[in-house]
Amino acid sequence: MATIKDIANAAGVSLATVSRVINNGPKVGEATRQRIKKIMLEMDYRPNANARALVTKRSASLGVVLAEMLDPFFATLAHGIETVTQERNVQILMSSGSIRRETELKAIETLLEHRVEAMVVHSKALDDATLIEFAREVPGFVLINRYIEAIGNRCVWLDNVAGGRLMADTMLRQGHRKLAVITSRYQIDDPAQRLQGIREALADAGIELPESNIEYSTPDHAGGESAIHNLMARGAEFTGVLAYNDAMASGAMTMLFDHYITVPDKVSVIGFDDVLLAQYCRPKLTTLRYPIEMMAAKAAELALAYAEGQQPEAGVTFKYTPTLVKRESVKAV
Amino acid sequence: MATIKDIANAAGVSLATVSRVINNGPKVGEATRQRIKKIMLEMDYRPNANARALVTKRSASLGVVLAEMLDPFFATLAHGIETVTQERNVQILMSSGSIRRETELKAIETLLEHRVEAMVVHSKALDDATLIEFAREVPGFVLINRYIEAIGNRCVWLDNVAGGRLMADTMLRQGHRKLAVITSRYQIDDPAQRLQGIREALADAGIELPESNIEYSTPDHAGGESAIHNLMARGAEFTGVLAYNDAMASGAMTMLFDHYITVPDKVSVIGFDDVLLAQYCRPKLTTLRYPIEMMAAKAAELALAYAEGQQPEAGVTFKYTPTLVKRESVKAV
DNA sequence: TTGTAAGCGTTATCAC
DNA sequence: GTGATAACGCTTACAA
Repeated sequence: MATIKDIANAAGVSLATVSRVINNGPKVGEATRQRIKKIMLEMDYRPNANARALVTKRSASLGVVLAEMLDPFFATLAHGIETVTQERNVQILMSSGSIRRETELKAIETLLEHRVEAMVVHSKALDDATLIEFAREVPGFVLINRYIEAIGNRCVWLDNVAGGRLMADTMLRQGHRKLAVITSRYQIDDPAQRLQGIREALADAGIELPESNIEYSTPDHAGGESAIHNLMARGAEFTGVLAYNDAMASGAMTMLFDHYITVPDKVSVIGFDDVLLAQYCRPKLTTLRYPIEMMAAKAAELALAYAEGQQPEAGVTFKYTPTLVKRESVKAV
Repeated sequence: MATIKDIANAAGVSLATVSRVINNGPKVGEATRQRIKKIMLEMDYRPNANARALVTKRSASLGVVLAEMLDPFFATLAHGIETVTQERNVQILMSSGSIRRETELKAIETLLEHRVEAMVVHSKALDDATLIEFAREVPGFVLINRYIEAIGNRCVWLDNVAGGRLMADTMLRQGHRKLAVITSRYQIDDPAQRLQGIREALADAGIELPESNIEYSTPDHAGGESAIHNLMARGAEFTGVLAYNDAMASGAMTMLFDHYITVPDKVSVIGFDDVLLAQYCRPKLTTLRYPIEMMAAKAAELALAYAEGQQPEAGVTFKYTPTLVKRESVKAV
């Protein structure tokens, strides 16, 4: 592949001049500029980004660490990030952490070896201390979907507790008193926080949530099915189901349907996330909207801004709140 | 950030020795090796991938150009690629072409500037000639979901014509004679090829497919709804619907449901892709499985192998064939 | 087993 | 306006 030197030789000028043309630098005669440009095109020259990064110490690239590629969220999150990188001509280096501590660590390290300027990390497996350490070391380090107080100004996150409250309040407002919760069995923050929010709202209303009305399962369709199955097997009573996410909610509806329990007439169901599925399933799912694309774009902007030297304000954080999307799966009792 | 020189100084050895340790090179005393490793850890040294790529002319990175990030399908594609890159310690640089010629071109060019060794491209907007040119220039250039004869050994693709035939045959075998097709309005290969396959199978069976029983719409849920809506508005008669993808099929079922036409009792519906949605919707969707994850992994392997110097065999190509997944949405008439 | 030094493709600081 | 030339951080013959 042609180098800047080849171009210089072909044009009978020095490296410096070619470099100036490449970077639209000043002080180049219009004639030479055009001539060099033509030659670059002919030899289809492409500047070597590695060489450039080496000397400038800037790479015009953003590292992204996804918790899990298969997550339905992946596409939306990635798209949110890309809206901002594309307009700034920033390249995305992407890895998935596969929700394993070691892999996540490896992903971040590799990105750092590539000297990405900024980094958006969706970490589910790394502990706070490690993340704080990275944040201190890398100016453009931003976390998404996670809040760590010590580095709150590097966090773009969803208020899951408020989300939990909102789910519960929605049911309460429709007169439901006997609720069941089907949530993720994985020991990560989100499910715990949502459950906490639910408990708070119910406590405020003086309503009890028996432990036996909570089922922990895999956070997908099958998990929703088995959760309802188990709940019914043990004779739990409920008129409303609060699901950890839309997939579980949809699984729950499937299983209820199989037991001839119609939604929302006999039982109401509320989901979380508002992924496409929520609009497709029958009845259409009432759920909470998780503005992930907006949040991802925000995270990318933030990461890039910090990388460019903008100082994170102290005491600030980027908290988003889920909102209710009313569809058909919740009905007054 | 510490450089190799800093480490050498701290250890009182030369750059070369440190480099040997980094690369697990031979001929380094065990004592020095351990000492240097310890120092690297202490100074948390990270080799600069750019510098290394510059001198070795190899980057241990794979470029991926997605046609469109938002498609749920592409999470699976990305995951397939990652299964192979992760085990080989290869970094993924990802871009989306947004189905625009200019953007796709830009994405490929940028990846080339980063000197990725290999490249998996899902191009929907670029013409054959351009793609052939890139393939000639870049050894590790592989296309996914597209077949170009001149570079067949660089193509990992699905036999859409066979897919179309299979859809039609499935309906025919169940006794359906009046079929409707709802397909994508975008002028890309896939829908055209599937339609061709459908037409071939019907022609073989001596069955007619009136133009008025074909609807072109957006390839998503809403498109499926409106397609059925239009079909019914113009009084088209059919007992079976062949959809371009699962999203459209699901939209079709929704709209049929709204018209009190039960699936599959009154009308059968078959989809394409077998995304998660197909298992979630009611009735569960009978569809064709698109082995995208396997194909993506294959494409990545191929790209990496070619990049390492393996010679593409002439006359070979990597064609995959969709298979039928029977669920509940197709019934004998 | 270790060190020296050339060079990878750029940019940037000087001179001219 | 243009041209030398010294970095940038690393690998790799070739010496020692």
